[in-house]
Amino acid sequence: MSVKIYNTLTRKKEAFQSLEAGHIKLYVCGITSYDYCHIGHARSALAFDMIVRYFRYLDYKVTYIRNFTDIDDKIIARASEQNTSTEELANRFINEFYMDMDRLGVDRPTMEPKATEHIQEMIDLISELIDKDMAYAANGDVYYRVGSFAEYGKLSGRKLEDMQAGARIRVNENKDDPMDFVLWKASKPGEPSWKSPWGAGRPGWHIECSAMSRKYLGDTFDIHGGGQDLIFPHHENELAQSEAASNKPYVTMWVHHGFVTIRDEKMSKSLGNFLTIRDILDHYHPEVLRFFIFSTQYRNPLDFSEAAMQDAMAGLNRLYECLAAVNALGDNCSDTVAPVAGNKDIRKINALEGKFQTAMNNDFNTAQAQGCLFETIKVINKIIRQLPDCPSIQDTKLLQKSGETIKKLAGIMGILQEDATEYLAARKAEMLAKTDISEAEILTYIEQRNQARDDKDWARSDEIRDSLLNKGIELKDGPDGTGWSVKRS
RNA sequence: GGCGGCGUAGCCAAGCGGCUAAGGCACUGGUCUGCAAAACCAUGAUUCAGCGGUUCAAAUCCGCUCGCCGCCUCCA
Repeated sequence: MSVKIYNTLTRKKEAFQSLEAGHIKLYVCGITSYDYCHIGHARSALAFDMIVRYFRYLDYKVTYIRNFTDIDDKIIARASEQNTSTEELANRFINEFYMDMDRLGVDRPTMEPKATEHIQEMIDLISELIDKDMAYAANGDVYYRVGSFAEYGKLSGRKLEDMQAGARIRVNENKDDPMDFVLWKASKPGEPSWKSPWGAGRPGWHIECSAMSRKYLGDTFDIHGGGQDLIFPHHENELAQSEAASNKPYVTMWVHHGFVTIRDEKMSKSLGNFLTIRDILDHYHPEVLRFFIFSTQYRNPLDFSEAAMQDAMAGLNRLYECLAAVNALGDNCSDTVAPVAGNKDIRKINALEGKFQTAMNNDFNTAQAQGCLFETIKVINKIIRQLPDCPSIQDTKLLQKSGETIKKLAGIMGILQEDATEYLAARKAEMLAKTDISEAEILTYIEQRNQARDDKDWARSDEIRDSLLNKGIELKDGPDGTGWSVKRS
């Protein structure tokens, strides 16, 4: 069964087939590095991290290229504000980006080319376009002649006439046509610049991706990804440049993920309503953010809120609780006791991997895939509950094996990768740190309460329990004594 | 104005023409408990924004209406 992917170019889900058998070539637009990254950037990195991991799980070789835009107007402006060079600024935020990515556990792409290290490739590509009369130089700038590419607009579904009618584009007397876009910009005094046949300048934004993808992946490659906001003009222009130069299809599948919103508005730097990755990771475990991001399919908008993060944490905890219970099974099992798991249970547990794949094959439907995980842990929990003190060897083997499968599959989304017991203990400690009470104090209260319970002084016992609850601590009386947890706020 | 997307239980979210409309969070009931909590089990949409249409059959396809969002300028 093949993977179906929604292709922005055709606006349909299509069965994916790699150009080269068993090898996928993927290019994703990375960040412009002039500031800290926000949750939207995290979603992008995570979405493609998941896609790459899933393809690798399916035994594909994946060549994954993600660029850094390290020269552009914003970088120049920001560097000048901060009295530093564009190079220093860009590299600083590339390092910050790596710190965020490492905390999120995002796998590194195969290569991460920087725009400034591929100026020659861009100049070459621009020269080819000029030779074909698809581009023209004017006063040190070079522009792409949009009108000469008959299919211009095919990715974003726009017609040239419509765009011109509603154009909000500044009039630029260097351009033959207002829709033409810049390939090379003459530099102003003091700005970083590179030598070119058209004078000192720097590349336009769109040309970098065309040049770098061609260098590392060839004229035609399998998948090009990015955020939905890049469809127009960035990807439309890239496509126009590349296809005009090569006369070949640029990309088979265009994959665009949805935005992270906050109160249903797009999170963006220009709106100023963004939360940085590190803001979130200071409050939540990276896997909570991953669980949250994968709780909806990558193309849908995802609304960020504290409540949603709390929900995600609760859901992830439930999965970890199950794995912790499986870990706790131990090896003292018997081969004489009848197993608890029935055929139906075994069938359900064994169906997990197939169902998970079906979900993922459907345009990487991680929401559905998470559902498969929960369905399975429901069966596991049921079995564990029925287990005798000395469970049968069949049951323990079944549970341990399914625990391994769950971890393997969840790993595609980058969740459930920690030791379950340690994860839960760490979350508990974090939650405790937010209360005004220490574990020692709690244990003292529990002891006092146990004394009261032994004396059947229920009033005193309940009083202690209520006072702890007021401090956010919930008690749980179990067969092995009294445990405690921090109440969800 | 042009283009695109979305509207499914209290909230989040699958479902892409036909099996009882996944799953999570919350709620409620049960098991457990001195009573609770936690955990586990169970329960919840005769219905998928509204109205029409196509079809033997529609949440799923088509049309219209209403509402929300995004792109058309840098943006993941």
